[in-house]
Amino acid sequence: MKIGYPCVNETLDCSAATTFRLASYTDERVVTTVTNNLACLQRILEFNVQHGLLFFRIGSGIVPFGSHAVNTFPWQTEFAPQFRAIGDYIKAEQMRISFHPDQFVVLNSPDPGIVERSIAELVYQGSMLDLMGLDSTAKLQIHVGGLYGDRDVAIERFIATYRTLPEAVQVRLVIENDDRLFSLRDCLRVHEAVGIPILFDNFHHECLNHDEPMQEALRLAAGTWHPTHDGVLMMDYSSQQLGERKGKHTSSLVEERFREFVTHLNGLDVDMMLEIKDKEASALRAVAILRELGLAAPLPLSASV
DNA sequence: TCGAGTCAAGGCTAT
DNA sequence: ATAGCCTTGACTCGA
Repeated sequence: MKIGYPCVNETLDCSAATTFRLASYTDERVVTTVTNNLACLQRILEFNVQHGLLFFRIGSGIVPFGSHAVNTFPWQTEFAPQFRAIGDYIKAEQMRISFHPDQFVVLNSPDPGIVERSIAELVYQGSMLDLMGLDSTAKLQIHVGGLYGDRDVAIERFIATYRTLPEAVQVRLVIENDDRLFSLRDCLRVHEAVGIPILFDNFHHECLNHDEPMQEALRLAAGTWHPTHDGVLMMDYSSQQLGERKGKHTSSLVEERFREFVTHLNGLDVDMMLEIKDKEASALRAVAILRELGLAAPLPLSASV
């Protein structure tokens, strides 16, 4: 089991998400920004290895305007060596990597322009995985999209669009059950049509479900991942912040809830992304708990905790 | 130097 | 019809 956290490291004094405004776009700023972001990404990955965190979600903004028409700079070739070096490090340390394109990526939109921009963003993020030399067990995770008043039509439109995607995107794309619109059961319908794996979010499942017990939901989601092509089930873990709106993530790991959740795994191997506000701090607590339970590998000898 | 407003992109829900 | 929310950091400008 690999444990991770998304995008941002709060311990280090660098950011892999520096950017700038569209209005101030220049090729030179792309160069300086990507250089800075990749250098910071490498530092974050090294921090993670030293602390036994072998799953990481890379932020969408490594290359500013990476899928926008304004950016015609050939960053794919100019930064090929840097991407390759990071990919080599990831493979050497056997880390798992994901991207989570944000809410603007909507493959089932009825607006062709939105679909076109969404595909461009997936191609951009997938091409970073290609440049790193990572295989199809590194994933791009998105939601099914909008309802537009008709669930069946919305799902059919997702399926139709999925079939038109470039293969490099198809082999890496996974869908995540969300907390308001498309449940695990809806995602399973999409999976049955096109074979896409389902990234399981335990908290979303608590918010929106059809009475599938957690252990059963995990089993269903895990069954959508091909062991060699896709790797073990990726999941997002979070829990409800008490006293807040339903769906609000906790600010830090609630240890008792986490221990309870782990019992539902019942031996299932997963790679777990902790979607918790305090990032690596909670991820480290999770690793400690799993280690105590014998479910996570001990720290490497080189680790400095 | 610091605080406030704003930033490429979407869609749902409450009012 | 329209504002607010999701979720979030970082840029940018003006004081």
